Amino acid sequence: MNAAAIRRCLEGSGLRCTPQRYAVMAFLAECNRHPTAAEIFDAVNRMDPRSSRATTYNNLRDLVQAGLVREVAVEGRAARFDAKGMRHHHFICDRCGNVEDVEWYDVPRPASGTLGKRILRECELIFRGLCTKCAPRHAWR
Amino acid sequence: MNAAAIRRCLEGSGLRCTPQRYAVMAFLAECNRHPTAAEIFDAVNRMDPRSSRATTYNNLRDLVQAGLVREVAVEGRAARFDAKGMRHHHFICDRCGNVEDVEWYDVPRPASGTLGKRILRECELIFRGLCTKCAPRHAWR
DNA sequence: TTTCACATTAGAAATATTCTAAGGTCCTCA
DNA sequence: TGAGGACCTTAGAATATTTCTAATGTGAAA
Ligand SMILES: [Mn+2]
Ligand SMILES: [Mn+2]
Ligand SMILES: [Zn+2]
Ligand SMILES: [Zn+2]
Repeated sequence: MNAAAIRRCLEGSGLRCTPQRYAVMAFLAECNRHPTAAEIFDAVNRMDPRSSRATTYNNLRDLVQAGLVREVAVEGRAARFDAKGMRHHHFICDRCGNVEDVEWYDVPRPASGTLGKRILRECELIFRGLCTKCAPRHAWR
Repeated sequence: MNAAAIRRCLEGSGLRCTPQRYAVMAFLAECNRHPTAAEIFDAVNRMDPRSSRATTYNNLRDLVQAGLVREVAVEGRAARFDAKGMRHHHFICDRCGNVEDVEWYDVPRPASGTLGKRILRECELIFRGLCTKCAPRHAWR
């Protein structure tokens, strides 16, 4: 995603393209991992202009609300973020907490009626187990 | 679940049935909501004997490790817990963060090969949207 | 009985996130 | 041009959640 595309997707969501907000979005768009807010804060501050912690969190909140960024909660660990590129599922490692992308496939929705008056926005599928790095260590013990 | 059953399931998992641990498990087993650690701590301390915060967290950790309790991470909110009774999925409200049970149905696993050397333990399906209480407020605005 | 792994405790510490209050930027409309 | 106002950023304080520490207790096995 190039600079113009990032600017477009921010403004298309009604968000001003400030240097700080741009930097968060640009970092997430090029980042293939799932960084925490602290990692994003650090990365952004290696560039100019710098951004405060509050602004980093504010911008992450705004980007998530706008649907441009996804937040992944991991039990007992800081939240992780990714720019919503292609649809995909997530694999979360029981041992190291790493979040990895898994190729997307369609998930069957619940039978009509089971959700009652609730309004369904999305079905999220999360795989859990041991990642490639942690699986071998498991075999030893 | 009666007292004997709780004792059995703790000891069957190699955990001593201490009064504090029993109280956490008993509370979760009878609780149909998804309480936070703080709520569990409060509930347990309304009974005797009392339990410290550290012990409540330690016991929750042990129960999760033993597979008797499930922890649900909710973005931006404290973790929630439930005793794993019947298999079920979860609905998490975007607005109030409430976690609700949804009748279980089978989830298709990823095609063999997509997970590589990873070891898959479970597939978790999470529904997101607005709960029954929050859906109407949404219509107003 | 002694022993030892397992548990508990109060409070401190660490971690993660949000809030506050002050000021900056940039668009709009006279 | 410039006053007004919506939106944004900032440093650091405050809050919320979870884990750690170090001392002490408990109970089953030897
Ligand atoms: Mn991802
Ligand atoms: Mn549940
Ligand atoms: Zn791992
Ligand atoms: Zn709700």
